[in-house]
Amino acid sequence: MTILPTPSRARIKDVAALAGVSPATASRALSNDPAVTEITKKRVIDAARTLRFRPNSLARDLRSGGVTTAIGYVMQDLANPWYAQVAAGAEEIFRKAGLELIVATTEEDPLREELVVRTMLERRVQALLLIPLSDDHSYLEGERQLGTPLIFVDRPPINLTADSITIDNRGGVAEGVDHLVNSGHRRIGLLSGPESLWTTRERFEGYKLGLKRNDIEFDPTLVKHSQYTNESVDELFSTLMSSNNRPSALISTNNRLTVSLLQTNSEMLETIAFLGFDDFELADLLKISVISYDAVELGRQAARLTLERIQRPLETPKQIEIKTVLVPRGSAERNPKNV
Amino acid sequence: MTILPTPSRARIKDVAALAGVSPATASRALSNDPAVTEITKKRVIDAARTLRFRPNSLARDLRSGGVTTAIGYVMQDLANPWYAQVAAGAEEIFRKAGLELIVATTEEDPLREELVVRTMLERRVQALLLIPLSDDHSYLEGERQLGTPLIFVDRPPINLTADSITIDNRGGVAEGVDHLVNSGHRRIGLLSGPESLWTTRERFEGYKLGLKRNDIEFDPTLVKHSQYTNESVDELFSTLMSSNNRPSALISTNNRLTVSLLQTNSEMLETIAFLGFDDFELADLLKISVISYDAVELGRQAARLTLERIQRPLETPKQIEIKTVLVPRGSAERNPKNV
DNA sequence: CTGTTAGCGCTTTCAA
DNA sequence: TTGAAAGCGCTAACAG
Repeated sequence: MTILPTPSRARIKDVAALAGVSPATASRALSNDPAVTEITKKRVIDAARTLRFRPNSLARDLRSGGVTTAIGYVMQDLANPWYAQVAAGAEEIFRKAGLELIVATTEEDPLREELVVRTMLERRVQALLLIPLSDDHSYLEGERQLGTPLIFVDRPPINLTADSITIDNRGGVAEGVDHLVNSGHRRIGLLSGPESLWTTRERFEGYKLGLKRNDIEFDPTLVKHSQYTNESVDELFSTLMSSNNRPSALISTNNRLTVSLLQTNSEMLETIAFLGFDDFELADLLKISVISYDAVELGRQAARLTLERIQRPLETPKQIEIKTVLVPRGSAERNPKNV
Repeated sequence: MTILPTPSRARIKDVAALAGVSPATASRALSNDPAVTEITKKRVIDAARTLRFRPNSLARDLRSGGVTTAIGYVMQDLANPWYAQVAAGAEEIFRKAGLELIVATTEEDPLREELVVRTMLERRVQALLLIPLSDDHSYLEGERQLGTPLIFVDRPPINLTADSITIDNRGGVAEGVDHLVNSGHRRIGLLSGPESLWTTRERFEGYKLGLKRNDIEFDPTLVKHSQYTNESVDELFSTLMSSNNRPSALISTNNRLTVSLLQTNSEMLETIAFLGFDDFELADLLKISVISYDAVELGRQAARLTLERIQRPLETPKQIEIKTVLVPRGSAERNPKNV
């Protein structure tokens, strides 16, 4: 009976020994250094294959300046298709640049953000993409000074100067109001997400802006803020629709609200003109008009901005704003009821 | 005019120097070693804060055995909600265990799989989750022998012994056939994904199994294989529906096909009984009956299996199979037309 | 073209 | 309770 040796990972000096060269030469051969003879190169590569050598990138990155090929991506929830699409777009660009994505979620908890970010920085990610949740990013000031590229996606940083890429929330909703007014609506309701979110507040501003430029007086009873549970959406919508002040058109400020509404109140939704912010799968089939932009493309652009900042760390941070597109599909093109 | 010093990252010896102790003591203090006085501990922690010290986990992990707290997760496409949900479930469990997720996509290219996996292994991930695409995993044999936990999700490994967690594809579809037969259907069509996919083949087997146990003869003209583009789905469906051999019921073997069908042929779809494999958002609203399972839960279970294997690396790999549930919502409960 | 030496930043003996 | 010294695996600087 033979005793099986516990298999263990080959190191570069094992490869070097088998090939009969020094570790330095082995290292050079494996990184395809032109200063190595083809013949020794082959010997080393064969030895590496025989020993199933896998270079240890921890050691490599530590030795060569401590910068890795990983990019940190911090967001709230991967199960939400929107976040996943942004991640997919970013991953696509980074992959082509030879960079990998480390993802972490904050689980909708602002306090977790700093924790998660810290872990990524300890891993020495080359850059950090952040869909921020916390309302104070001054904890990143030191990192900014060190030159780590910090890119804020969908929402801008607070108490920090950094690159950001956001949507034209105000313009999008204001345009939505215009669109509804063009169909004859004057009583336009707003079903809105939690006011703690920057995007929600911006979209609210866009709503008021739209009303104003169409000479419609702002009526607070037409605005409802939700906390994102199906129940609360249902309730808010019902209240809105049963009031004697019933709107003839409604804007919902994000796709989670829209989907919730569809799931709980799809029939009543057909009795008013409806416009949603954010596109979603099957919205076309359901003929839901939306204020739209491409989430995957947002991710790609965020990644491109990141690559740019990696190349030129000292340049002034950029603020990119993406325009929205109004996609009419029927739901927002209904005329007001004769009431 | 003062010259600003180029800011640079503090190392543990800087912290030690400021606190007036040795690097070893600083290290111990920061890892909360009970053998360090409270007073020196405080001095070190203060110094670390002052210098904004962030430990370098590359160095740490290298020194302490070369194992990181990262888990590799390789899949095809994050923009596909299904993959994202599985990732979300896995991330949730890993996060709670203090592990991070490194994600990479193979972009539907089997050859990229090995490349991407290699990168992760060089990063010394603690375990590897794989939604495999390639048809040969023998390249992982060496890694298996080294004891790296390898977990295959949704599809089993080929030419390799490893843990896997899959769906009961055969049972699910066979049960679907039973369900349709119970409503009186005998001519049941199958719209299927590419046969190169293991899940597609299994679901096809389940279809044949279902027919057989209901004494229905298999008719190959009722089966169409798609390559996943909207056009091909449209065409295949039209061919099927216009033949003089038109089925009275149809099963689609995955949610991408189902969504495609809905987008291109939703009206005609209402003229037959329809059952889809995989659930999807708004399927309830659209009253689409499905053979379902929880993708997020699949991810969670995969992660739990991973944690188990990390703890007991030498145990025999497990094969977990998740049962499906048939969710009737209307579309599959239509009776056959009188033709 | 190749080898020797040193050291990335950290933790872990071992000794005091 | 703390410090000195060694070394994780790799690569870069410097010789030769």
